Amino acid sequence: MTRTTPGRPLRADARRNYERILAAAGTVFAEQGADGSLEEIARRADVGSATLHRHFPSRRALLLAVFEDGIAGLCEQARSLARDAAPGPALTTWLRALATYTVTHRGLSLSLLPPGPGAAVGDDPCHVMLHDAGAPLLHSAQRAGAVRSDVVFADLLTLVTAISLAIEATGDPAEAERLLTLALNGIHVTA
Amino acid sequence: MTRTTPGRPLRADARRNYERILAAAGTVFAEQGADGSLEEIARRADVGSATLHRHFPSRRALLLAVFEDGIAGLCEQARSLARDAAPGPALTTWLRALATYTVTHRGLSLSLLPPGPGAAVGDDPCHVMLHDAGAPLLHSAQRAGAVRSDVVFADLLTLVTAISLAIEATGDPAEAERLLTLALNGIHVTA
DNA sequence: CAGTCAAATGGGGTGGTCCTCCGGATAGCG
DNA sequence: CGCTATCCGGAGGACCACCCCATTTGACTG
Repeated sequence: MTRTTPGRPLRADARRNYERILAAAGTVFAEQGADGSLEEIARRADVGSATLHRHFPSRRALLLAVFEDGIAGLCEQARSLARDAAPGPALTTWLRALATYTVTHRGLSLSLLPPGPGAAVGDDPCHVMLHDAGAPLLHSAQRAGAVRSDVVFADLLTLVTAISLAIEATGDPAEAERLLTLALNGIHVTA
Repeated sequence: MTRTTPGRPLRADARRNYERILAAAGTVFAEQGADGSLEEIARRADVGSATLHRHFPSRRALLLAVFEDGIAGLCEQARSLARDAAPGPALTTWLRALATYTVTHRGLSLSLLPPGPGAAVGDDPCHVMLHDAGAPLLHSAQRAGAVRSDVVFADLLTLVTAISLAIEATGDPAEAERLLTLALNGIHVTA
């Protein structure tokens, strides 16, 4: 794990700093949320702020790099659920896992939201990964008749993210469970 | 309308500045979202930044003041729906109106979220107003058997707010409609 | 083992933010 | 008209994101 990949061929010291920054960012984001101070991150990583900005041109880039491993794990879980579980439960189990992860990792929900107004769906790798892993779960649940056919994967991602975002602001994880249950209830076929 | 009420007895110049700030804040928040620059607001209101901070001790206070009128309107609408419409539709109609309003008023959704981790439910007047107006709609829908009995008003508020928050980030209002439909679908009795 | 050079660094500067202090202006009263 | 509590806003402190560029350093070559 933690095989976080920089852009490409990096000098040894550069790679060392890259990973220091990543580690520091992890703790700072956990402590202060997604808008923690970048300067503070650089300070804790014992690195000049210019170095941080060179490695991660935007706050978003840093956030994505920090959570890359976790996302990959969720994708793996999605694939194993697709193999081993019944279509309906597989989807809801995974969405719950996704929600749990985002709720317990401050700052992640913000970075899971689409980048900006004009951005296309597949713009950032993080979305693509989640989509590729999660969409099959949705589709087989729909084929099995467990989920409304007008639901799109992006809906689910945004819904889970939205709830996490709200919970992150209120600070009450128990509430996340209630809301997710309601929301998931809504995607099912009501026939 | 726009009878936005300051704390209480204010000197004429103070009231003038108060309203200038409110107006400027309205446009800046609309343009830049809830984290628009307070300094910029003061600048546009042609007022020293100290004056802004004296009238509105926190960003949140300013946001609430800006949207106070709109909230009041929504509350009024809730009461009239409670009188004139059938229990089930009254609730969903109102929630849709609430969503529409929050989605079209950047910055509002953030201020509708509970203030912080430790804050009690009735901490700020804005929540109290919405609760008092909206909760009756929920309760009669539940009494009529249209909505699950384990749903609480705070759930609905957070759900709508969460969706608006996410939409605000993505910038795609059409998506709000989809998500709200799913979420509202989830609150109904499926028995 | 040196010598070379592109790659990488980080101190310091710029321009922005939020927020507070306090000397000065003024509205509204008698 | 003059007095005073109220209100104002410039200046300044603490912080931040982001960039420039002189300096250092890793890695490759002879």
